[in-house]
Amino acid sequence: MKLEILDDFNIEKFRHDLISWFETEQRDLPWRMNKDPYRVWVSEIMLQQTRVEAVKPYYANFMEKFPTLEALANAEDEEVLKAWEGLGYYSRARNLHTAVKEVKEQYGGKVPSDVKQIEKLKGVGPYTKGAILSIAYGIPEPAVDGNVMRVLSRILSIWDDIAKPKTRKVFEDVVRQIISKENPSYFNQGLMELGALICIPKNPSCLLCPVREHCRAFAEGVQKELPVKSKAKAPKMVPLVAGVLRTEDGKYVVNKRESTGLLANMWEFPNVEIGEGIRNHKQQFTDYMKEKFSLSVSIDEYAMNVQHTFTHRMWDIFVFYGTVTGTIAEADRLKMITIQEFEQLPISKSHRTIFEECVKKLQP
DNA sequence: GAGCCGTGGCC
DNA sequence: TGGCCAAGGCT
Repeated sequence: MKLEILDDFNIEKFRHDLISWFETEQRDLPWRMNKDPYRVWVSEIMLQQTRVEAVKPYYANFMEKFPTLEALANAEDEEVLKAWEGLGYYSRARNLHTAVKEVKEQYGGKVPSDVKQIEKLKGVGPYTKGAILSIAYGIPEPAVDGNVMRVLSRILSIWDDIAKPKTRKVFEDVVRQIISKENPSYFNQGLMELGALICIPKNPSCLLCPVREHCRAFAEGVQKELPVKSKAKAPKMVPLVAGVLRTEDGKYVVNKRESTGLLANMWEFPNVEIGEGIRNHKQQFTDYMKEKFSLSVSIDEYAMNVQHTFTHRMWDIFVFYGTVTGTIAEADRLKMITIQEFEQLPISKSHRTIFEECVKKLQP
């Protein structure tokens, strides 16, 4: 079932040109030190939707703390989340931890090289599956990410909208036809490296491109029109009111978020979404603390406003200083702790901002 | 399929 | 400055 789109495409020479270029020009990255499947796995999870430069320090720290699959499997959840703090998409950390424990128990600690087994692991989707299999085990599976779709859409002049999920299958079909069976690792990595260094989203460096002679978009001068990618929806504004609450003995009230959803299991200052049409933020906050935690809160003063934009949501947080007088009922997710203890917990970016401002102000 | 899920850097 | 972008996966 040869694809029509590959008519007149010199597959053999394309493979050769791509792999030769990758052999000489690839970056020296920490996760390319060897082909240890565990190290490859961790790097692929961290690199999801995340830049190489952002990953580097986290990867080094993570490998120091959890050098082996066994070490990660034996770690505490909160320790793993703390190592992920600031990297974003925190379900990646939870899923990786879950999957590693499963590999330890089900597969004797060896990352499976079987397609059916590896794709069942939490957090391992079509891309990561192909990346691990090809890079760690030399198995010719497609690893189609954003880079690969951009590069191949230009080279083969494919005008499908890459923002649509089903478009990935189009590219997987293409890769199955053209991937090198001799060196699938360098073929897949070569496509991604090309996308990162040469065939970049804006103003691609076509004159430096090792596979320029194969590129249909370059031949027709339309490389800047590809790939086609429809725009994402604008983030929705979500106003919140939060309290930095001190106890009589100088501790602070902190809350652990729910175990699923946004910033799952991360710690923050207690806060509540401001209801539609409600004007008295302070009142709503004290009511919330009373109803949900049976805590009597008195607000001292307005502290600051913090904005934070996620992919699909924008927080607008009104922060107040206050004090609590009651005692906390036995609730896992609410604690009174010192500044030093809070520092040790996984905290999201926006609440770390609040935290650091408050330390400046309250602990001179 | 569409919506949800973070953060930092670039121009 | 703000929109866009980055080695996706889950529900």
